[in-house]
Amino acid sequence: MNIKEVADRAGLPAKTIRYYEEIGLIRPARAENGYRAFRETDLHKLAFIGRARGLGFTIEDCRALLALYEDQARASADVKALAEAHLTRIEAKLQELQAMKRTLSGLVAACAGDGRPDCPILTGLSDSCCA
Amino acid sequence: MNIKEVADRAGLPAKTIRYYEEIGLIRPARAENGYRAFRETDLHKLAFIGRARGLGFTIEDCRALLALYEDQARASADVKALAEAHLTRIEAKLQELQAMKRTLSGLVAACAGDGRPDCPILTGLSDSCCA
DNA sequence: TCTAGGGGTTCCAGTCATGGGAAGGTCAAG
DNA sequence: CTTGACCTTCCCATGACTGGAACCCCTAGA
Repeated sequence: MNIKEVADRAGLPAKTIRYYEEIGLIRPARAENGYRAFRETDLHKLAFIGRARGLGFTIEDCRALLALYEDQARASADVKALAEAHLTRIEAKLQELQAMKRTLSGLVAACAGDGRPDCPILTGLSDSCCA
Repeated sequence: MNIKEVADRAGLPAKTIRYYEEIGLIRPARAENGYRAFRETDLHKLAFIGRARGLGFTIEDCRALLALYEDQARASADVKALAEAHLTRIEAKLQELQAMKRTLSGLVAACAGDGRPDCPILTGLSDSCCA
């Protein structure tokens, strides 16, 4: 398989796949003409990485998850720990975004949004009101 | 005021303040010794930017907001439009994170997290289950 | 046989909003 | 006079790509 086919089937840009090789996430073989020669296992790994990235795992998380995936003697506790740590990060980010949303929608609701210059959004940003 | 005092009072790292000057968000005067000489208005602007950043506005948003803030003839509609666009981005990000959280907590809940290798998290990432 | 096109390859630079650290100038206190 | 806390500029690194240039390879059609 050439890179384009893998890209289409894994749902990742070819550029991203080259990058993943560069940082050692995958090691596709090479054909005689220098083209990358992907096997099914490479495709499988890339799809795995793609899904992990889709769940917000970092590249380093993906590296660790792949290593666990390939380690037949893994303990599921190790995987779970990784996932729970990530879940905690997601929840923190959610809290942060929800706080932003609350503050910002309060300001937006207070703003007339007409042709006049008076604007609670700007005064809100100007005074120290937003924790 | 030197940069350290402004940094402390605005709640921003000195490095960040230098960067804001570099990209033209602020233009502090200079003392004879080459030190930046901040005025109250600079501090005020920096605090404004800091709060806007805290609400997740990009630097370019901040530039636009500052321009509106300083434009006495602005229309509050322009400010509101900026804020609403940002609110939409926040909501999209919230949706995305919530979807991640749902999928991931489902996987985590299904995982025993013991010493055995069987792990629904890994099989979940391996099969195409996670939209 | 030539040529066009659609692959592929490497390498370099840019993104966003900083952060880290080096090398050196300035200033107030002891 | 020295110490230590400031200040300055400059360059490099982050994460996870993305874009583009310059070049090679392969197949199909005129």
